[in-house]
Amino acid sequence: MATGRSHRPATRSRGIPEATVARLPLYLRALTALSERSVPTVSSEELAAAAGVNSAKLRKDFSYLGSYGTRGVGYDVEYLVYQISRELGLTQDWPVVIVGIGNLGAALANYGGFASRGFRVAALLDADASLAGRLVAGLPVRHIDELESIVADNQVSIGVIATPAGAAQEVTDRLVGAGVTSILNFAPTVLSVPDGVDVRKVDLSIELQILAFHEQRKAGETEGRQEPDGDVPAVMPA
Amino acid sequence: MATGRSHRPATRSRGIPEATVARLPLYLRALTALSERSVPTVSSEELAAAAGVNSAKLRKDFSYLGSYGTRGVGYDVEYLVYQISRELGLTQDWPVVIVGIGNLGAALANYGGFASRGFRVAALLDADASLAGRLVAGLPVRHIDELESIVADNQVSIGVIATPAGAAQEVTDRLVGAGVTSILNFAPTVLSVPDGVDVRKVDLSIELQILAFHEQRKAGETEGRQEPDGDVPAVMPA
DNA sequence: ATGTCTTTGTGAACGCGTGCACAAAGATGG
DNA sequence: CCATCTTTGTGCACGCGTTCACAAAGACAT
Ligand SMILES: NC(=O)c1ccc[n+]([C@@H]2O[C@H](COP(=O)([O-])OP(=O)(O)OC[C@H]3O[C@@H](n4cnc5c(N)ncnc54)[C@H](O)[C@@H]3O)[C@@H](O)[C@H]2O)c1
Ligand SMILES: NC(=O)c1ccc[n+]([C@@H]2O[C@H](COP(=O)([O-])OP(=O)(O)OC[C@H]3O[C@@H](n4cnc5c(N)ncnc54)[C@H](O)[C@@H]3O)[C@@H](O)[C@H]2O)c1
Repeated sequence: MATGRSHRPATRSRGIPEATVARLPLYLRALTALSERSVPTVSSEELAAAAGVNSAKLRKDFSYLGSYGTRGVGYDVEYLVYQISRELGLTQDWPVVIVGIGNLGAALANYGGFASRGFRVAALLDADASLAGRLVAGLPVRHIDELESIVADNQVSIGVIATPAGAAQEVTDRLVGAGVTSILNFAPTVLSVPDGVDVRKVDLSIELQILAFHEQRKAGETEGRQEPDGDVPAVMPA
Repeated sequence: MATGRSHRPATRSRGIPEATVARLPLYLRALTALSERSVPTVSSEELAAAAGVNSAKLRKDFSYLGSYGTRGVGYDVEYLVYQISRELGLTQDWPVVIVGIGNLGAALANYGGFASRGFRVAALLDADASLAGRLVAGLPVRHIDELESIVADNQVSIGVIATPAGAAQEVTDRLVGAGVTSILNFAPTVLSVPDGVDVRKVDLSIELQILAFHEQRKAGETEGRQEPDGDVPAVMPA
């Protein structure tokens, strides 16, 4: 079992780097897979390979959580799953509302990855009255006018926006007004929110454009470079 | 200084920083909106506000592309749209295949943001034979066995994966084998690919977990006390 | 116990990204 | 042509994130 040695890192508990936070879910996924195969312990090298990161980086990431490894052995899988889950706040229930039940919103509602962690879809909302009452993924679509009461009644703090871009800011304002403090935005718009509200965006179009950039560079390198120059900076009139 | 000839010029020659590349699509979107309103020029301050970034950062980003601004005036909107489009490779056509036409794949196929830039859906592929021939977003779903010939015939270099996690690596291997060199992965798995192949991932579950982390921190702070430096309002695993 | 072997935890160096602050470029007006 | 005003382009400093490399912690065998 876990060594259970209460060796606190004293003056550090807070201030986990953002980059580390973004990788914790990755480690958690790999660890969950190991757990399901009843693997008792794992080394930083093995786990890093499974998560697709550098092993030193992984060890440093874990060091921010405390010293949960055993030298010469590795990390206790179950214990680490618990520690990371707790750190990410997945040991509690997070009600979520999805706004905009079109193509994407419906797909999100059907996504199993929601419930697998502590996330629970509290409601599906749409402005289209003709959708109201219709079942999507077993849940009835409710009208957007119910937003405020639903958020309040369910203590929803996370909202997912899957409306057209033009409606995203308005929906955001209503969500924030109702008490939501974290937003995941799929609409291609820059949202403005007050301090204290977190926004993360998922933008397919941007991802594709980044891929295209690198793709173009690859193509340019393989064929004879037709670029007019190498690395000379522009014009420097003296 | 140093001799400057080290064996590590990887991404330096033409050297637009990766962080800059990731923001160019954002600028492009804001500029396109201005262009549609027939705005002739824009200052770095205005454009930065529209894109939600710092104006100095924006100017530095543009400086990597060359000097396209006019001091005292700003940037010519149309010209900048063209320059960024060219830099991102959007002046050419990028055929894309989507693999896995389930809930998410169908939503992606219906997404208008594809065609709006240079991206064209060359084919929709799925392993489910009963889907073959069915029209999704006006395109017939083709069987996964046609992958290799479709990729070759259409010179597809970008693939989008929307299959279950278990099938993602196998699909990746086939895509890469057929000649695809850029992959956008929606399945929650770490993909391994040979050098020269770019992979970007979109992972809803990870985004939610990151939001949950910050959400938990906010909740802990408001209950406990405003903390000037480091120590924690102990989170007890009860 | 002692020695050997494995693997963690982290100090330190380095590179990248960010934002300030300002000189210079150029427009505009007299 | 000169003065003034606006806005760009960038040098610089700073902080964050990554990676290397290794001392030390602990398991395990003898
Ligand atoms: N489909 C994709 O794969 C995809 C990918 C990336 C981004 N997006 C973005 O996600 C968003 C949704 O895409 P989609 O394909 O599902 O569009 P969609 O048109 O199918 O669905 C949009 C839904 O939002 C609802 N809606 C409109 N205004 C609303 C409002 N004010 N309040 C509540 N609901 C409102 C509509 O009734 C509709 O049901 C768009 O912004 C799109 O650009 C979609
Ligand atoms: N639905 C979402 O909002 C969402 C969000 C995030 C991530 N994801 C991920 O995206 C993927 C797809 O999600 P979904 O909800 O559309 O699932 P889905 O089950 O509705 O669709 C999966 C499709 O992939 C096809 N498929 C299975 N194996 C295949 C193979 N070897 N080759 C080609 N096609 C194959 C299936 O026939 C099916 O049509 C999953 O990995 C899911 O975890 C989905």
